[in-house]
Parts: sequence; C-alpha cells; structure tokens
Amino acid sequence: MPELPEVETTRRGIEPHIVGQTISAVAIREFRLRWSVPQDLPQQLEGGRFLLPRRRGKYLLLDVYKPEGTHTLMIHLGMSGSLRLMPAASPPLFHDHIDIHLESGQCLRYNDPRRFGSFHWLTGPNHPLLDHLGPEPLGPSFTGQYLYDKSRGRKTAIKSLLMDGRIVVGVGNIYANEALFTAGIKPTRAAGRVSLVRYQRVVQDIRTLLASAIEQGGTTLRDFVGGDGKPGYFAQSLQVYGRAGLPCRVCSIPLQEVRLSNRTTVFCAHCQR
DNA sequence: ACGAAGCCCTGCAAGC
DNA sequence: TGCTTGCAGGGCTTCG
Repeated sequence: MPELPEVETTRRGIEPHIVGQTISAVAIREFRLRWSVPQDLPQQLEGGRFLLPRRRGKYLLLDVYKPEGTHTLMIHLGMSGSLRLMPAASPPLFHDHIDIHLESGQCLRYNDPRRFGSFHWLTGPNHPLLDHLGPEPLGPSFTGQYLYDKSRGRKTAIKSLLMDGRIVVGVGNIYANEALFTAGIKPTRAAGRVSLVRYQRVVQDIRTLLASAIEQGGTTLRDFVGGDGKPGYFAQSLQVYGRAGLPCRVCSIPLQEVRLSNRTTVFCAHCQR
C-alpha cells in the first residue's frame, strides 16, 4: 500500500529509465480505475518525451514534452498500484492494466489489483485534485507552528488531522500511527488541545520517519515493490502499526486498537497521552 | 465550516 | 473442502 515513501521510491526508481525517453506506444487493457482512464491517452502520450518525473503528495507527475507543448501524466497508485520497468516483450500478467512503451525497448507497466489508482492527463498546471493539497511533509512550510495554527479550535482527533490531505499531504495511516507513538501523543486527543511544543515534536518525527522510509526504499506490506522491483525494508522497524495486542516495545503493556475515521489506530495507553 | 461516515475494489484470512 | 463474511486502505464524496 503505497504511502509517500513508496511513491517517492517509485519516482526515483523509474527516473533514470524514463528521462529523455520517447514514448513509442501505449496499451491500455483496463480503463476502469478510480476514475476512467482518458480514452485518448495513447494518442496524447505517443511521440512525447518524458522529462524529470515529479511528485506532489502521493501523486506522480510525469511531464511529457511535445513540440506543441508540455503536458503532464498524473498517476496515483491508490492502495495497490505499482509502476515497474520491464522488457517490452514481457507478457502482461493479471491486473497489468497499462503499458507505456519506450524507445529503449523497455516498458513502464502499471499493475493495480484493487484499481484504486488513477491516470489523469493534465493540459494545464492545475488540477482540481491538486488544488487544495496541503504542504509537503518534507518541505520547509510544514512546521510545528503551522500545525498548531491549523489545529486551533479543531475538535477532530489529532490523527485525523495529520491524515487530512488539506492540512498536509502524504501522511497515511501507517506513518500517522508511528509518528504519534514516537511523539508520545494519544491519537484520539483533540487536535485543538495539543501544545505547540508537541506539534513541533510530531512534525520532526513525521519528517524523520518519512525520510528514513524513503532511504530504506519504502515500507513493504503485502506486495509493494518499487520502480526497480525490489521490496522495501522499513516494515520491520514499525513500532505500533499492525501490532495491536502485542507488547509495547518501550513499556511492554499490550498496545490498544481503536477505529478513528474508519481507520485502524494502534497506540500505547501508557506511552501516549 | 466542521466532523464523521460511505464508497470504490480485490485479495486474503477467518469462520462456519 | 467450499462457501460466506469481514477487513484492509487513500481519499474523494456525501450526509448530518
């Protein structure tokens, strides 16, 4: 389940293989993703040349240069999507929905069993899905002060606030659980009742966790693989996620599980207040 | 405006 | 063994 580190890992993994490459053909076997894949996507892409791939939150932004203009292929991996490079001759397997063939003879292949992902073709710099996104968690404007200001008067649980893409992008369920544990904050605490100092701590912890996960190639849960097909190695260092009922790694009392906005939330009632 | 719930989808695991 | 049921999750959408 790709979170921001997995998306960034994918971006870095595909970058050296697609930059400067001309798109020779596009094959779409399944149009029914989260939103319908544009019917004319093959015509739009073919003959274009990939520039440096970008990322905004969990969206991959693949700029495609053509003499008549540079437009952008916006891809979201949803919960089960992956982009991998492989020889064009590799026969597509189950759930391999989209192939983007390159002049190099390689093929950028999109696989997504649950089809929660999406492909959009952007003809301008903006898109409704990007317009209201909050700052990047690893960027300079995501600070404790920023979160503190945004949270004043809010009664929603701090974990829900951290997972709200309008507040900050790319903090999914795993990292929200983990960061709140290391910061010692109870996930159910009202966002408006968390001090500035504690927000500064949780921001630092989110940054550290995400950066560390990116360095390690993303969290491997189930079948995630990066652009090069290698699994990530972050999963083994998780403190609370997926460990409900197991002893806290710090104080050894059993970790508790609650539902928060329909998301599994795990915390230590002793270490987190 | 805010907060919570619903929905999309498939794979997997648990229960009968 | 084979069914059914429940759960997982990002994030947009709808409802209260």
